[in-house]
Amino acid sequence: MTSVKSYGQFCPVAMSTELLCSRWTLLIIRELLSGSTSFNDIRRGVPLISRTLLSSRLKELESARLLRRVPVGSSGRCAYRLTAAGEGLESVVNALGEWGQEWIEPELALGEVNYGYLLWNLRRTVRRVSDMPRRFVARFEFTDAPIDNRHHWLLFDGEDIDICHADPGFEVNVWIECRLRTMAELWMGWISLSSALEDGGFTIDGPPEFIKQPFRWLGQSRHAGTPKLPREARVVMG
Amino acid sequence: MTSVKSYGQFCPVAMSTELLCSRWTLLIIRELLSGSTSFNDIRRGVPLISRTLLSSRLKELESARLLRRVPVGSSGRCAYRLTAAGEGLESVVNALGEWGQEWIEPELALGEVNYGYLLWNLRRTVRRVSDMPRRFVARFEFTDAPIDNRHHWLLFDGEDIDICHADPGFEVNVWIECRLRTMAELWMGWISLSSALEDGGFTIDGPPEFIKQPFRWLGQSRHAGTPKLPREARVVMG
DNA sequence: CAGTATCCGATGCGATACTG
DNA sequence: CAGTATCGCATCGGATACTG
Repeated sequence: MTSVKSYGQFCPVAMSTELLCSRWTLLIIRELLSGSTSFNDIRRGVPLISRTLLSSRLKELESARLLRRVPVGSSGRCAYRLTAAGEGLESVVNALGEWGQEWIEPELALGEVNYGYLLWNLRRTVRRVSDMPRRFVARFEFTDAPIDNRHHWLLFDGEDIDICHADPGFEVNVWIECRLRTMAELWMGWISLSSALEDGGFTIDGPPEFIKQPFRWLGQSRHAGTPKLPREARVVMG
Repeated sequence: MTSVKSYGQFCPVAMSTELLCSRWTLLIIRELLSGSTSFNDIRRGVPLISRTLLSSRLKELESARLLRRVPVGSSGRCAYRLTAAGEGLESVVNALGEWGQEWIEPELALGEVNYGYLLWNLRRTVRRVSDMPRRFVARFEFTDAPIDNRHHWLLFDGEDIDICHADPGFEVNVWIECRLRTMAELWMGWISLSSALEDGGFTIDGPPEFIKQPFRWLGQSRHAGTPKLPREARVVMG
């Protein structure tokens, strides 16, 4: 908790926020809800948290009984799994996500998109589609990423789907080139594909069955279907 | 915010928590959602916040456009009213409340019930019922409250309903005597009236039409209908 | 890889005093 | 009543180094 002193209220909203509303806590729970179980997978979804703090938050959540540590293998590895109470937080996380999608002006967040975090999100929604060859490679060029991290590859190989930060060496099926923020805006449903193509600096090349409706295999955020409300009504951050 | 650095994520959950999950913020919003508009009414619902911090939180919420300050009268008074975006947070506050009601072990919070806060909550749900005389007085004796604050009166007088901390002098219709935590547990729906009467040290006296089903005029928390889950599955605070 | 220990600077926040 | 200004310290959390 932010402070050692409690809110002193028996109201369930007060008790819930006292447990949940410390920095990073709900993002860690979001990661666990979306299926991550290892320390480093959680970090991929919450890249700016320090290891020290993640470790401490996980301990807090364990002692509150929101998650339990399950030993895996014999090497001290363990998996973090939500308890039933933790799973119950899906409604809270969904409500926060829906509200944010509708009301928050995202301009600030779009100014500093982290490529690792963007790709980790893409990885979560990409899916094999029926007319895809056994091996399928999409190559991303993020024109505004740090010079050594502009190119990334999404590799479908049989059952496996991997994000590669170095050229896997296979023939490329689809080329995508855009700014980090444009890819984020598309994935979040904040701009349409047609507007990105027209004036968003977004280019996509490859066979028509994969570039006409790229979201078919790329997927989108679970909130992409919820439209943002008009700019003048939005909440601003910072 | 707890820290000056942002989460660096375009995820709506991350943006929402960044705006909302600082200490007290969601409780202030809960108060505004439940109808308080003045500085001191908000404080009655959030009694442990300092004036300094409440003032600063209100400014943050205003600059984020979650609320606006509306001048009232000519004396510099103003009312705090949620914007449409702020009203939209009802779903978030409800989700937090429902989850807390189901999953949190409230024992810790029941150890330190604040009488002012308890009565402020009661005041919000009491209602005149049809067979009530024009003037109706209920007297509360909280056996474990600080010695000078044991007795309180709930006064229905025509259209007005007031909580009095000093004897208003009228004839009393209903007498209630119990511990602060018992009143809180009843109002929250955590114990039943019959168990409170049997072994909760709760006594109520007066005409049968007002003491058989006291919640008819006392009301209960909006979450009282949601049952708590079994103790062994609950989340613990502190 | 999967964390833990320690240090220390930043800041959040309560207390107190003051104002219109 | 309805706040604001200032001060000081507790604690939060990031950086760094270390361990099995």
